[in-house]
Amino acid sequence: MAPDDERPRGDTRHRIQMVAMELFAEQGYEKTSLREIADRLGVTKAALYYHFKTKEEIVVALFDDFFAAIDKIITWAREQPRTAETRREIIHRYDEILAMGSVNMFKFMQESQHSMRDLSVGPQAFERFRTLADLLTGPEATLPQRLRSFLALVALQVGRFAPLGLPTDVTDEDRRAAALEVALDLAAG
Amino acid sequence: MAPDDERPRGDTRHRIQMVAMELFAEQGYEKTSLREIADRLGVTKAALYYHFKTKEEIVVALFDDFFAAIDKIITWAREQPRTAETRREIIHRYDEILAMGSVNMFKFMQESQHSMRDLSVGPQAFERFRTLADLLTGPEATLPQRLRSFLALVALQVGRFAPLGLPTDVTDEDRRAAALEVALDLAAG
Amino acid sequence: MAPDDERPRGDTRHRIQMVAMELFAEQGYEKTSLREIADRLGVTKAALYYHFKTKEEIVVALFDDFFAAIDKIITWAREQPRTAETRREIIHRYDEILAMGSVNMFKFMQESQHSMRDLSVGPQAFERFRTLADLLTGPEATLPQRLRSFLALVALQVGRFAPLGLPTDVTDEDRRAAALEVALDLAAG
Amino acid sequence: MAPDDERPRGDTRHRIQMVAMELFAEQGYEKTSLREIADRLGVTKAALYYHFKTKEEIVVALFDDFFAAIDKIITWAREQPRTAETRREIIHRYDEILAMGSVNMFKFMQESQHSMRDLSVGPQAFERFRTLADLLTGPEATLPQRLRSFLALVALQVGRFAPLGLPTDVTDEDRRAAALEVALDLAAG
DNA sequence: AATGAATGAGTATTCATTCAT
DNA sequence: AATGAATGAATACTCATTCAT
Repeated sequence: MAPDDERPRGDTRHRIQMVAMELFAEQGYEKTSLREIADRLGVTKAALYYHFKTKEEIVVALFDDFFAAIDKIITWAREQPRTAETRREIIHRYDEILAMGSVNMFKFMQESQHSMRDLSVGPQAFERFRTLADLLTGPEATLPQRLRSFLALVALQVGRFAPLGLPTDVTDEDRRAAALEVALDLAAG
Repeated sequence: MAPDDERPRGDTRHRIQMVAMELFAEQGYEKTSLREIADRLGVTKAALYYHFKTKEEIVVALFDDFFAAIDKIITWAREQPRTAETRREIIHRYDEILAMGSVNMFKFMQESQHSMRDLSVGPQAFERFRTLADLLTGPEATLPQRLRSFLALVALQVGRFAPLGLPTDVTDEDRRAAALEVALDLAAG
Repeated sequence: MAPDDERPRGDTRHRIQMVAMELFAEQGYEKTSLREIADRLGVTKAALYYHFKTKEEIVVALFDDFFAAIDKIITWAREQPRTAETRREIIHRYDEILAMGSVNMFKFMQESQHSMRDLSVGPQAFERFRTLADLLTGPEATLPQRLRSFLALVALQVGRFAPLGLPTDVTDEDRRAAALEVALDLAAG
Repeated sequence: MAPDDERPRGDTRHRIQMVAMELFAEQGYEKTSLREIADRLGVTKAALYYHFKTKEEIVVALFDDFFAAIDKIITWAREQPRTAETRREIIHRYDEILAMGSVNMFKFMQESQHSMRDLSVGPQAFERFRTLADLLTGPEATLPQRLRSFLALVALQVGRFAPLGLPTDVTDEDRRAAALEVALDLAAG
């Protein structure tokens, strides 16, 4: 009755997705239990099952949004001439997706690679990466060229969440800029 | 009675490590249960506990060998002049480790990144990567240069086990050669 | 369908506590497994975990009720003058707690003394005993007097469940009466 | 070869008993594993099995010595007249057993009461207590008198290892003296 | 007199999922 | 739109015990 107490109506489904994405990125898919998601939201596990048939379905929903963003780049890129300028623009747009909320998606994908393999969305995600890398080179490109394109995408991700082997005594902004520079260079070739 | 049936005596500990490494690489650390390891070896779970105090200790033992190999490169590199030639040699030696049995270690590390974070060996492994990447550049290198060195190492790994976003219609040997070429190029800079 | 077959709804939590108390008293805390409790109740182990987070929490819940009863005596005794009459009344009230369902609690505490030490409620329980014994004497009492008070409480417990070294050829009622008599005498001094 | 390194010959069996008694008293029978005993001795578990057929047999051996001491009191007491003087002497001799190494036996018996029940020596131990308490009263004693005798023995034990509900701000010697005083008094009646 | 290697049965605990309400 | 109660299968780990050497 008290409007104070009311949760914003109808967006529980969305809130589940947000919390799940955070936790999957933080701790990995396997290690994040539905109880944890439910607890952080202040609902019961059963509530999650009202909105999603399985744990995997939460991931699927998450990827639906993410794929939409990637597919927009792909569709656009397919209509462009295969110029250096186009390549640069692909890199920039990809970097923008990373800049938006999607960092967690990349983190999730990178750190839960193994779970991805068993998830129905796994192959679709990998397929998108391949397509993007192809668009950065063209079909008759040499293998090293294609590898460079792929590494360009990796560079951007790596620049966003300072993982494993990167220096840590550096600001986020610097790291991002460096990543962009290297990525553009790799995709130029 | 038949000597065929006899298990080679005394190497159970070693066989556990081998099987564990295979399974960790195949399915990830979390998803590989001790039951699975035991079953594949034809022993009971309790036998594993005779040889290793915990699941984590199996991993630690695995990394002990692996670290030794990496450290050999590091020690050697520290005594060399920081020339382009040295950098090329580092890349080659790193590639050789990959060529030997260690592919599975890299696969394990890359695909179970999240588990690594909770394992005692995690930080030590990351530290080695950082050190190696540093040796490929030198301390006064710019950030992009350092990122390139890091990507050189990534390239080699990626070339070994055709993951996610790489073309699959290509022989292992070709992919390896391409990886080496790109890595050498990235480390040259 | 037959209402006979229906388990009384909603009191599973309480039934778990009852069965657990029985078994803890019968066989000790360590030796009673959750499987046993679950089996005797006709539910699965996981059901216990729905109601209690850990095995220890079952014990804690058990002691909550028990402590409440003891604390009632303590609170009351603190408001009374330190007369022989008060002491007698304390003994009687303590004996009444034993008469009610709590015999099993005492049995549990006495026979699983070692487990108690590792349980979070252990110290709280011992503290209550000390407090009660103190109330039976007063702070300036001599050490022997305090020991007598403590033995008075022990006598009551011992009278209830004919342990170790007490004659067995005697009715429960007789043993209880004797225990009360000795306790009153010990607390008189 | 180096005599420094040699363990005292032939007394391993005895050393096992000592270590076991310590640990049983400290942590209880169930909670003390054979691994722990072996570790503390610097031998393997299998070595224990060379000297004792089962875990229980270690306990049995422990009680053999202990029973001998108690039985000596019993035999002596049976030949004495049932006077107050004899009763006092029984208490004193019992207290002496406690003073010697046997404190741990009592601790073990008191804190692992439940395990005792399942051990073959359990009933024999309880029987001895009963006999001793009887000798402190005589067969035609009233029930309260017998209970007092029993509590006399309890008092002595309680005085030795300050358990549960006894004040802790007191020296061991004081507590022992008080226990003896109370015990003598209880056995006098 | 003792070890090294192994087992079988057990323990507490966790998880994704179900379903009547 | 959600809860309360429960399940079945799994997991890492421990323990007393055995036996060939």
